[in-house]
Amino acid sequence: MKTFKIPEASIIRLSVYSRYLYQLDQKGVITISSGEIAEGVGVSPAQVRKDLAYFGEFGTRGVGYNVRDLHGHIMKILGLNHKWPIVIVGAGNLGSALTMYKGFLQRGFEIKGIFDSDPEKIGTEVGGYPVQPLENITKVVRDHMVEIGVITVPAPYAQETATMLVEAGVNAILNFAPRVINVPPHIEVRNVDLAVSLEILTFNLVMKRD
Amino acid sequence: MKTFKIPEASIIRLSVYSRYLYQLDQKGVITISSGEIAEGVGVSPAQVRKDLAYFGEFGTRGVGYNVRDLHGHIMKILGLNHKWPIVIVGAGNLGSALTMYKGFLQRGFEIKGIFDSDPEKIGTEVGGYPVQPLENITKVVRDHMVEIGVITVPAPYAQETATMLVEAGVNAILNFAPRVINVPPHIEVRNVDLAVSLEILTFNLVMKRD
DNA sequence: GACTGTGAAGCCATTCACAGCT
DNA sequence: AGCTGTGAATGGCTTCACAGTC
Repeated sequence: MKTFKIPEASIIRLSVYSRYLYQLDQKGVITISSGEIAEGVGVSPAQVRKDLAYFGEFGTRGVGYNVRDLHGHIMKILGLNHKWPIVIVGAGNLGSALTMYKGFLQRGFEIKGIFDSDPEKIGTEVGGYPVQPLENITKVVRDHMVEIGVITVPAPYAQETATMLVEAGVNAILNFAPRVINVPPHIEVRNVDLAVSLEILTFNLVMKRD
Repeated sequence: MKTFKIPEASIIRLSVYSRYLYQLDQKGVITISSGEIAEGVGVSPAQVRKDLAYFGEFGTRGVGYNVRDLHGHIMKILGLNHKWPIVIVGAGNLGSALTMYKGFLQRGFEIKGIFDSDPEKIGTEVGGYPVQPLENITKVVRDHMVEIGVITVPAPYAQETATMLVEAGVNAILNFAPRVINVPPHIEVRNVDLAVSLEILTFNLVMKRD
């Protein structure tokens, strides 16, 4: 396969395009141009074409793209043509919210277990899933071939949770704890810090005042 | 102040440095070098120095940086030397989780109101805050000089919510709805799509297989 | 005529390497 | 000697502009 280096920014945009295309498909739109996609998601037409060009030729010159086909192609590129089992560690507010969040299921992510260290929480239900003790992680990960673990524990426990997930056998981690975690190089990690996003806004607001 | 164009990536890193420095300060560390910061957060030493150089000279050649001072400087750069009142629109799972999330408060964000359109939810309490009807947004935003609004409504309502927030008078929006929103150019917007982060992971996992 | 696909150009961010302090 | 601060070089992403196709 063409394992050229693809900008991460392109992947983020592809994910955005896919949602927009799905929306259009639902509305019954059949064909769309790169310019219209660009307009709809706020990027340049050339950018849209370039992002797609990394993966093939999906359009027809003089015409544009078939909405449903292109959506299908992008979903396949993102690996979303099949389900992805995931586990969530940390049954606090954020972990619970993610467990109940419909958006994940819609995109093909299936929660196979939610875990917490707090004995008070274990056994309680979150979004229909029983909160399990950390000891169960390895078994659940193996039984359901889980490749992705989500960390929503408090920052001080982020590292040990990451280590635990790696030992259990996941290949990728989505870390919501505001702390850098160290994992072996073959493990994919993405950090989502909710406060960071707010801080970019405050920075921009402060900058503008001058 | 040198208002040259500063890469957004630098701002994200500054936010990360600030957390790391706070951690070090708590542990009693007095001085640190760019190399040690780099090591701690997973970037290059030159990157750390360059990021800081956009805003001034905070270190001492031959020595390094004073941990507490540098933390203070970065917090000021990010505009976090004072409190930021915010409002949250959408009292679903995510909105509730954010309202109860301690991380925001710790960084100086104070929730001045949470709003929802669902009559069933209005009046109920979320993290000690009563859920209010959308009609109250304008009053709350004006009374508390709120500049930042957070959108956690379902995707189809994202645009109207954004419009409402802008009319109420906010200058910045953090949008968690997986939909592109259109606002006047003077309004700062950041989109956080939780599924996008997972999809970058799945893309990378799929890529690796070949 | 319209729109895609793409090499080339332009632009921006990161890394390098060293001068400048302490 | 050690580490910062920074101009210069590098590398990578985005935009441009046009050839290719329907």
